[in-house]
Formats: sequence, structure tokens, C-alpha cells
Amino acid sequence: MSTDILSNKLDKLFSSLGDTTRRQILQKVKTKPYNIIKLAADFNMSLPAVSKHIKILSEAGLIKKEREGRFIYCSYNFETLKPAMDWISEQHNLWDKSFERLADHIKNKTNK
Amino acid sequence: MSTDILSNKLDKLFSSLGDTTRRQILQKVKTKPYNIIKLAADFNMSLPAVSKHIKILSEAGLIKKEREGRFIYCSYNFETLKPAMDWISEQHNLWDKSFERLADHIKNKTNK
DNA sequence: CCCATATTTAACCATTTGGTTAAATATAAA
DNA sequence: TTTATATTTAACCAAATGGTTAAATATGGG
Repeated sequence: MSTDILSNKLDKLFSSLGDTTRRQILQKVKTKPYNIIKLAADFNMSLPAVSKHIKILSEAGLIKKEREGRFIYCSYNFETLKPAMDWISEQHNLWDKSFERLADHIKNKTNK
Repeated sequence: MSTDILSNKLDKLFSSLGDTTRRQILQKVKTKPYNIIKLAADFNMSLPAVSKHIKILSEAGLIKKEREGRFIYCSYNFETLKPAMDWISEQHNLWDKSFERLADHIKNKTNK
């Protein structure tokens, strides 16, 4: 995957997570799928507002919508979080390396 | 920490990461501190634009600004990523183990 | 077919975001 | 003290965000 497409994915992923309501929606669908009306009932918010949040989560790839009759059930695509996890892990690796550098630096200093 | 303050922190944290330029800035300061002008030089963007991005990262807690004479150096607060990592790690039990290892690792580092 | 229900779209609004250029401020250097 | 340099603030702009209400569009059940 090219870097800019990944960037775009990460942009959508991280910014979709940057909203409390959306993280709460994900918490809700964590255990079982919900339809929009049931989801909206828990947030003091209009149906279209919730619908929009779900659209954003859906476009980020975090939830999957499946129609069953009149209802559309939203479920959690956990695996979509992986690139975000990877990105953060990568920062951690860099952190590790910075510690290593620091350690080397100190080691070199003390050896001289 | 109360839930809504944590929410607000996560909102800032995740949405500050939801921009390619800001993630690139973090990549830049990962190895060594940079001043704004040096940072801006690498992005085809005006100084005030970069300054604003840095303000956002700074308010999210991801970078620390320190003045040295005329320069302000930006460095990476890696440990600020922990709540984001924790949030993601809570999303799926399957991932818990690997994240716990990572979290413990970072916790040990930050506590020293 | 008609009706009720589930969801989305349209139109609107206020605020935020991400960029610009120009002016202001802070500090060091001469 | 004057001047140069580093950074921020001000003022502006277009587009995106997060919400609303009202209308439109499925879909299933009588």
C-alpha cells in the first residue's frame, strides 16, 4: 500500500476516534450489533446525528452495516484498528531506540 | 481521573493524530528536537501553519516546547500516547496480551 | 395497496480546521 | 540601541464538522 493511501487511512481512522460520541458508539457495538434507533436512544441526540457518526465510523472501516429487513445492524470491525495500533507501536519502537541512543550516549561518556 | 476529562484528553489525542502533517512532525522530532523553522522547511507550508500544528500537538501533550535563546525546540512526549494505546487495547480481548506487554514495557520506562 | 417503522438525505446553522499574508513580539547579536 | 532572526498573533478565507428539523426513501406487515 502506498504511503499516501495509508496516510489517508490513518487520518480517517484517528480522527474518527477523536470524538467521544463515536468512541461510545464503538463501546456499545463491542458486545453485540445494534441498529441505529437503539444506538440513538442512548445518546441525547437526534437520529440523523447518530446516523452521521455511524457513517464516519463506517467510512473509517470501523463498523460494518448489514441490513436485516427494516433494520440495519452495526457491528465492530476490530481489525481495522490494527494500522492505528501499528502506528502507535512504531512510535514506541522509536522511543525504545531513543532510550538505546541515550544509553549508548551515557555509556560512551562514562567510558571516556 | 474523571471519565469526561479522560474523554476530552482522548478527543484531543486522537484528533491531533488524525492529520498526516502532524504525524510527520512527530516523525521528525522522534530522533532529536527541532525548532519551528527547521520543521517548517520540510513541509511545503507557511511558518504560521506549522506553528499551529505544533500548538495542537502541544495541547494534546504530544510535544514539549522549550525555549533556548531565540529558538524554541520541540521534542516528543512519547508517554502521552499511552491512553490512546490503552483505549485501543481495550477494544479487543485478542489483542490484550500483546498490548499489555507493550503497556508494561512503557510503564516501566516512564516510572524510571 | 396502504401504513407504520427504520434510516438517510436535504437544507440549514454555528463552530472549528487548516491554510494564507501581514503585523507584532521576543530574544540575541552587533 | 539598533538590527536581525525566531516565533506568534491577527485577520481573513474556504471547507469540514457536528448538530438541528423536515422531507424522502426503503422495507415489512396487515
